[in-house]
Amino acid sequence: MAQVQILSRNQQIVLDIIEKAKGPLKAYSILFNVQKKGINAPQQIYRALDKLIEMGKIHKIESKNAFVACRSSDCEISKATAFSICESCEMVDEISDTKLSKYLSGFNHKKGMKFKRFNLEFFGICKKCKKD
Amino acid sequence: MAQVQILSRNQQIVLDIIEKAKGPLKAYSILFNVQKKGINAPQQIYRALDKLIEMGKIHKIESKNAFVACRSSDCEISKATAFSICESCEMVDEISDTKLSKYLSGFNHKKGMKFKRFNLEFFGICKKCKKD
DNA sequence: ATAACAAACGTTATATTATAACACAATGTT
DNA sequence: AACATTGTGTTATAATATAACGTTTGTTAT
Ligand SMILES: [Zn+2]
Ligand SMILES: [Zn+2]
Ligand SMILES: [Zn+2]
Ligand SMILES: [Zn+2]
Repeated sequence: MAQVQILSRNQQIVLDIIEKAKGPLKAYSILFNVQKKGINAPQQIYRALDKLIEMGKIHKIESKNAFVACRSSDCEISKATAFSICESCEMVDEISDTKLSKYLSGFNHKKGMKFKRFNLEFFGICKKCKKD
Repeated sequence: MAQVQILSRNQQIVLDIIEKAKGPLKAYSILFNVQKKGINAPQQIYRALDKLIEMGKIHKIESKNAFVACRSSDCEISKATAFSICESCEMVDEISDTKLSKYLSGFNHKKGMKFKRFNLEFFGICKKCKKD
């Protein structure tokens, strides 16, 4: 039974912006977008981002220092994330593939290290950009 | 027949430092380490890093904004990289697993995007840290 | 060898991303 | 009430990365 997460004011504001966005958003671009709502400082953004990531509501695209809303219900609270990234238009798509996720979650390092979490980023040119 | 890459002076200096290091190095820590050799500006470091990455001599650990030397001869010039990262001691180990690499290189997005490159980062606690 | 080009260099300045530190308010627990 | 926990607002600063400019060095072609 999934507990409904109650978000704080700032967390909700930041999440709303990220969910409405078509692509990944950078922290400072979020900041500029919420200054009309009384949020003035980077700290306020980064604090909200940190919590939203913990909750699995958003993910950080490490190669871009940008943030996207989680669209897949089964990504196990950010323990197993995979993205497809277009190097031309910057589009990011969360990959929700049970086989891939299981394969990687079960992968064990030869040197005996047990993994708790992984992040996978694929790069290429998306269909839309190929046409151009 | 693998062409022997000739590195420029700055590229060689930066690569030497990264190869000697036990773990991932940050750009500015490299900079501080080479100031005695007459390199004074971040640009000089970042330019060398960019070229070394292109050549596949080093890799960037995106989640840490840090750089490691490539230890695996078959990582296809940074087209297919995988790392194991200890969240306690920050150790990074390049994963060289043919099956994993083949599996991911052959992975195709449902939405028809063809991938050219991927980067995978696993996180956990390494053997050494578990003992403590 | 010399002209033309490309790659690397050095330098200054600036942009971008992220955290430290402190005081206060709201909320929940014992 | 006392206490811990979480969130807030604010100022300042740290850490990461790039822009722009002119010079130097190395390579290639004639
Ligand atoms: Zn997700
Ligand atoms: Zn695209
Ligand atoms: Zn490698
Ligand atoms: Zn460790």
